[in-house]
Amino acid sequence: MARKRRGAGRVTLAEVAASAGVSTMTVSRFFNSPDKVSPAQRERIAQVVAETGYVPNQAAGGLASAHNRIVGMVVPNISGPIFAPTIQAFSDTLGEHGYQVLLASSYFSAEQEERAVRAFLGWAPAALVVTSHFHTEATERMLEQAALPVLETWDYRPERQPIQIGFSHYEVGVLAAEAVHARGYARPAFVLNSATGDLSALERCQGFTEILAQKGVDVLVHTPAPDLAPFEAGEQAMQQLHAGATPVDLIFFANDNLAAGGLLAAQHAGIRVPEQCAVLGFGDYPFARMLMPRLTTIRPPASAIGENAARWILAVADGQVPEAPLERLTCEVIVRDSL
Amino acid sequence: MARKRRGAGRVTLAEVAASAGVSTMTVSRFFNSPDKVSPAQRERIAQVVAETGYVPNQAAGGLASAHNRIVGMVVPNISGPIFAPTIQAFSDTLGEHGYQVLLASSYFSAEQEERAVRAFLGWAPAALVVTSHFHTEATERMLEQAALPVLETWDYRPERQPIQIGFSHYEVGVLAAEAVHARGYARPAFVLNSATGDLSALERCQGFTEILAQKGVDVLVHTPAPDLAPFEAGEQAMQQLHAGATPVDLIFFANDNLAAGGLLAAQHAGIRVPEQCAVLGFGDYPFARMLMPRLTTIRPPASAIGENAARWILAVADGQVPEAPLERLTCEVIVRDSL
DNA sequence: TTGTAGGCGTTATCAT
DNA sequence: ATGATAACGCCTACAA
Repeated sequence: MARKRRGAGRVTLAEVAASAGVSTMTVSRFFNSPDKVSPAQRERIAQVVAETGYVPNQAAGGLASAHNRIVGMVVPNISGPIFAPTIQAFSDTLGEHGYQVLLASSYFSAEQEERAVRAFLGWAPAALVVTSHFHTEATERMLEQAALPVLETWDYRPERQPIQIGFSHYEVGVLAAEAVHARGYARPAFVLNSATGDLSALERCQGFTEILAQKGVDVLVHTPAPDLAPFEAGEQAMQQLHAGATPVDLIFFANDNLAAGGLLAAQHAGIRVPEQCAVLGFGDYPFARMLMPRLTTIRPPASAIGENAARWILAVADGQVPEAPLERLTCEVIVRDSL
Repeated sequence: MARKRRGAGRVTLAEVAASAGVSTMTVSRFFNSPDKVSPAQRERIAQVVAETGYVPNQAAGGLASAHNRIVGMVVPNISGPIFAPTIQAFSDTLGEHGYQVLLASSYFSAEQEERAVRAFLGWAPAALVVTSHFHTEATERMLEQAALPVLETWDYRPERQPIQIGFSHYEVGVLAAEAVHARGYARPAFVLNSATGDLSALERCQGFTEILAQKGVDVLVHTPAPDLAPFEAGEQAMQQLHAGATPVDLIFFANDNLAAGGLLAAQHAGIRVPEQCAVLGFGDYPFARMLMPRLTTIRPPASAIGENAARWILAVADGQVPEAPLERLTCEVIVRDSL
């Protein structure tokens, strides 16, 4: 094992202190409350720090002070276009304040999330951010025991305890239902996400179908083959929903990836969008406006979620008690050409 | 009041040891080398751990052992479609082995990168991953001094010292030049990235223009207004390159976002793609195949870079000396309809 | 197989 | 304003 022996190489606080002819505490103060160090010492220390390239060891500092400038974030995935802006805003905002972000993906699996949470807990983070409210029991227990701020993002359910920063997926369904009903569509369909475990999509579906049912409109719910790539799932859905004798006249896809597949399949099948079949997406992914026809979709507050979560954590770390423990954000229908 | 100020609340190794009636070392071994603990003790400890929900403190462990299971990664951005697959693969591969990833964005700024590297160094990571070979002097010095494995990704220059996992951007330009020349285009153009600081795009441009110059073909290089959104930059580029008397017959865009803008502008302006003006992108972003016409582009090994970087780090942590310190990967031209 | 002693690099606390 | 000392939670080294 090429394992380093202890303390190999790195400059330490003690060494800086010795070089500067002061105690370790003075150097420590130089970093954490410079105003409590006399200007003369300050200059002397600054010089030694510059010469040696000393960087304080955060792990040691955190151990001693029980205050780690690190937070964990679990998202369903990093590489999709949905959560990326949240991660970006979260990481940037916290980074500006000297905090570091630990990242992990759950792939919509509560078990993977549990593993990630357990791993994060080992770092004694200042806070933990998770996505949605679907956790394993073990996760719930760990989070409770850990006694650290937990933020649930991309969701909003007033009845839940943890801090929430997001929106109601059910309300998104309602929003869509109203837009659809106002335009007089008679045979709408909802296409679920091919990624199994996306329970939030189910909530959108529920809101959509329930409200339309109240208005006397039945929604055809289509479930793609499990774990089909979303684009292909969208294509197949469009084909299948137009194979029968009474084709649908609108499809609300669980996300824009599916919708893009649907749009392309329509083009190939000669189905005119939106005349013959309108298409509504969810996510407002960057490519939505580049498709033909341009995709009408619902835009979630992705960046705002990340930034607000970060600000909440910073406020708490700063000793403040943010006035709004539940933060409800809203989605917006972006009307383009497909609906 | 004997209120604890320091280790508020968390269960510690010592407490677990006391409850199980063993020494702290036995509990430590229970986690790090279970086979060295007798089955009887193992069971006893496992029970206490389960009851208390104890999770080892990684920071303390790292401090004591000088072996942190944490690595830092700096990418230009998280939310774009380019680096996301690299981050995803990197994080997933390391996560499977109990490592955590610290993430930060540089936005193509060497100064931001420097800040991120300095912050990471404070955590004494097992390794550091950066993007490309453009760093400030201070960064280079820090990395040298820190004496930890540094991986440069998304780039490959045989003459450089650090571990590299990526490809030559100049070669990408060569690849494109050959594809373009073989098809007989006479008035090609290159559109640079609107994001200032994307020096790798310049290298692609260089390879493209130099090789075509050798074949007697001049390349018109177009520089978008700085920091214009890429999609709009692409639109403007397409318009401007067709405004003159002698329009170009092919545009190689610095990335697929720009190319998508170009494609749409062409459609609006009635420019037929590829007959009147062919379009070549870079990145093979997920939406490339959803555009009309489907975008011909160059696919970089984004996921492979992340996974290989992770595997390299794991191998080194395991005491192995990977045989290939420089790992050259290749890009591929994905021929669709726009070229 | 198990335990003891000491230290990893930093900060809280209490003196001066 | 500065310093001495004792933690923080864990692991290496060595001993039994």
